[in-house]
Amino acid sequence: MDTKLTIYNTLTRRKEVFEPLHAPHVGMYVCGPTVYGDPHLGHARPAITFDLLFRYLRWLGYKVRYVRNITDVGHLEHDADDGEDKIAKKARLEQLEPMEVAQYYINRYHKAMDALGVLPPSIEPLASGHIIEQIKLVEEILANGYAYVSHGSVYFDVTKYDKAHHYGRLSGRNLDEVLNTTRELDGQDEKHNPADFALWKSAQPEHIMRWPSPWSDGFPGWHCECTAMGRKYLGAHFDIHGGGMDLIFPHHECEIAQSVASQGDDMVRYWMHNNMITINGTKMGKSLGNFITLEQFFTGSHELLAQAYSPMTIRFFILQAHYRSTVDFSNEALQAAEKGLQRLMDAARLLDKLVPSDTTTADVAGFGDKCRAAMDDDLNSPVVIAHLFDAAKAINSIHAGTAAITAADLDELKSVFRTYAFDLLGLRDETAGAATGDNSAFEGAVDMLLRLRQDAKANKDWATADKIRDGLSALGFTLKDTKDGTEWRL
RNA sequence: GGUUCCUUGGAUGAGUGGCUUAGUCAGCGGUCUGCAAAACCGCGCACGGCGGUUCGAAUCCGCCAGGAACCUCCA
Repeated sequence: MDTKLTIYNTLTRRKEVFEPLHAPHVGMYVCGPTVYGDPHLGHARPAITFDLLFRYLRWLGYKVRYVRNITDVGHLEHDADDGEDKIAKKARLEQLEPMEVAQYYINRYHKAMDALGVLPPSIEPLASGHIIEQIKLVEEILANGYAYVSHGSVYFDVTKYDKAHHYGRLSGRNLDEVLNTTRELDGQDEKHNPADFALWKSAQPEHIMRWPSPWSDGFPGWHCECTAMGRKYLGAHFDIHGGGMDLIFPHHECEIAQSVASQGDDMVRYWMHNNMITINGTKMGKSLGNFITLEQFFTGSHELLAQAYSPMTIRFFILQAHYRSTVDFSNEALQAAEKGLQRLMDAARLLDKLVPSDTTTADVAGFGDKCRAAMDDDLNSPVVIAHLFDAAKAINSIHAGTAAITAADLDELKSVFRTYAFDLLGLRDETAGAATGDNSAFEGAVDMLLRLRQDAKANKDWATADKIRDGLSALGFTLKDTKDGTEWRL
């Protein structure tokens, strides 16, 4: 199969064939969370989207360095210049060290990502650990004349930059529009122009997060960290920069400006952006107060949730939509995802029980190629999933005896199904996991109950048989009667 | 107001000129089963509106209506 991975580049607004700058190495940078609150459903989208890309690139044979940062300083509330640092505010309110706040939510984030089957990135740098690199970046921009110092702070001179380079080429804006639509904010006297953004902010002594710099004791502007850390770990030019669509402007636009102003050109070859998750048609966001945390999904403890949803249900729900489409949260959609995922996992479990025949009548031809083609088409995970369902149907038909498959075709089917479902989409069979480990006593007890039920059935004692089944169901067991006995899972 | 984008069946969600109007969930009929569940077989249901281009459009173009994101922190 000779297809090539194509990905949609926000910069050109079209799909482009992916060609690494330095094959077989691929450099990938994704904007990670600002750690001042619990991770919510919105955080799961980019994490899963770029986890899929990470897994696929590695599977294609690339040596991928995946950098996903943690923002623990410099991200301000309300507006880019006068708001309080989000983490510092939380620390002040709860009387904690800022790093204590950051660490707490980093741990929470990691726990949730792990549950979702999101692989850890190669490097997960903290903004606060790269102050020196960010100061150096600001110095370079100053030296090139694209920034100015004002009252101890340093601002990027957007007007000057725009004369030589187009400011707004990623978001499709031009500077006049930005100026006309920029809200007048208090305390902007320090800036020459409202569109200018902060590279370094001086801070008052009472500010708890501050570092020395050539200009003042203060902290770096929000946009600096990604430029500085991306360059440090991936080089002056790297392949992919990803993040949520809401970061296109101003964050990524400013990153491009910083990169061009410091080194003469953009570091990034392909810009990729995932779309938003909506709730009742509106973006789910922390600042909007309509978000549901991942833990609330896992436990079902939120008024909008009809039930708990497992991490894999969430992952599957997200992968069932293409990453550039919005996806609307609803209990109905999540319940559908839960059932669909169950169907796939049931089929995966059946794979080992299939008995090969002399001929193949099941429709499994080209399964691997179709999945590959879908992945190559800008990571079309919904289509991959549709192909997996086709395979599940074939597996069930073979199991039911209405179709047949040869040993060679079965091996191929197993291999492809597992590759895509588990290795690439990153799904996990959550029910199978519960039955492993040192649960032998527990399993033995369940099996004993089922033998009692089997005896009752043999004696046509339906009342006892159903009593056992209903009792186990109430405890969360699902029973499946087959020719060979009763299968169960929790 | 500007920028970018979206509008597909009961719910979701692919598809970008004809080839199959994917798939999942829900619904309906049947097989299997002590009854269920699961599975299998089968069925039904759609391309926001109006024009245009074309032999042919859900798919391209224009207008209209509705919606979203961004333009202030947000994945």
